[in-house]
Amino acid sequence: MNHLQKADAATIDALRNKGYKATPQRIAVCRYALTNQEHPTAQKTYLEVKKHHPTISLATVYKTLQILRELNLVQELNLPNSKTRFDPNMKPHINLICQKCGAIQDLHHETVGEFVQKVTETANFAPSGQRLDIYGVCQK
Amino acid sequence: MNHLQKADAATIDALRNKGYKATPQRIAVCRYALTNQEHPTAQKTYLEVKKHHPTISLATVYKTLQILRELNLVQELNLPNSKTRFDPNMKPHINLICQKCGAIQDLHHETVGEFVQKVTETANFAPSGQRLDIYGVCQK
DNA sequence: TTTGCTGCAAAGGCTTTGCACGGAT
DNA sequence: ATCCGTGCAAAGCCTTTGCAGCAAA
Repeated sequence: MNHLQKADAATIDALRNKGYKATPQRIAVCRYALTNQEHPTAQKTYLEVKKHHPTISLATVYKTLQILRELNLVQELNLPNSKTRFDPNMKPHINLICQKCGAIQDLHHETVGEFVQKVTETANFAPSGQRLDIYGVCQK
Repeated sequence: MNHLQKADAATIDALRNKGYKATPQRIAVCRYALTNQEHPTAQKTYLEVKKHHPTISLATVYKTLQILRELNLVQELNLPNSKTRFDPNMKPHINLICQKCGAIQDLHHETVGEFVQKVTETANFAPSGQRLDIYGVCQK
């Protein structure tokens, strides 16, 4: 079993565990959304999946992305003045958002967890998740 | 000149500096949006301003909020599964977002700037702003 | 057979835009 | 007299929903 098949198998399990059927359309959307690192929009996901699955509808893409959110496999990135994008990286990380080219780069840094804990403990706030975006200009 | 009048005077200056007229409607929207700490939505802003300004329209509120963004006096907080809210706090800070009651509390912490600088310097990324949201449950 | 999914079209919700009237300079 | 802003209504855009036909278990 190769890499892709393993990932698909994990997707199928995740869907079935929650009572969802693992249809070809859903597997295709999941494959794209969970492996693409460019934080695609729903529309982009639709267009890409459509290449291999010409009959798929935008509605199905939206529904599947909603399932992925429910399964905690992707998170929505709502951004000002631009479209919502989807991020399959569910570990605590920082999004470096380039205001020139629109790219979003994930940045893992060992101090993120520690930072979140430090700033919340004095505020009497129980953290359960975070979203850390830094705007600026990337190397390009 | 009292506190409120000072704030209004600053608003009027800011508007005129960019060539906008300081109309009563704009001043009213600015007064509410720049002083309210609860990160109101556009709709909430409209309803509140309407109390003292019954003829104002939602369109005018949206237009004024857009001007405030352009003047860098408020920022939009786009949140998943809820309406866009507006934050007059333009200093680097953390938003503590309560998933129970929906409240958003600003948290200033002296390590924010240092944290942003530390994580970006290794990534060859020139930061110009940030948005740090921590989700969880507040004391209530 | 029963249940759930797809894909189309329509509806929804928030935000923006067009435009005529009115106010200010 | 000119310019800009307001407020209404309409349009736009992204996303969700309803539903008939279809596929899978």
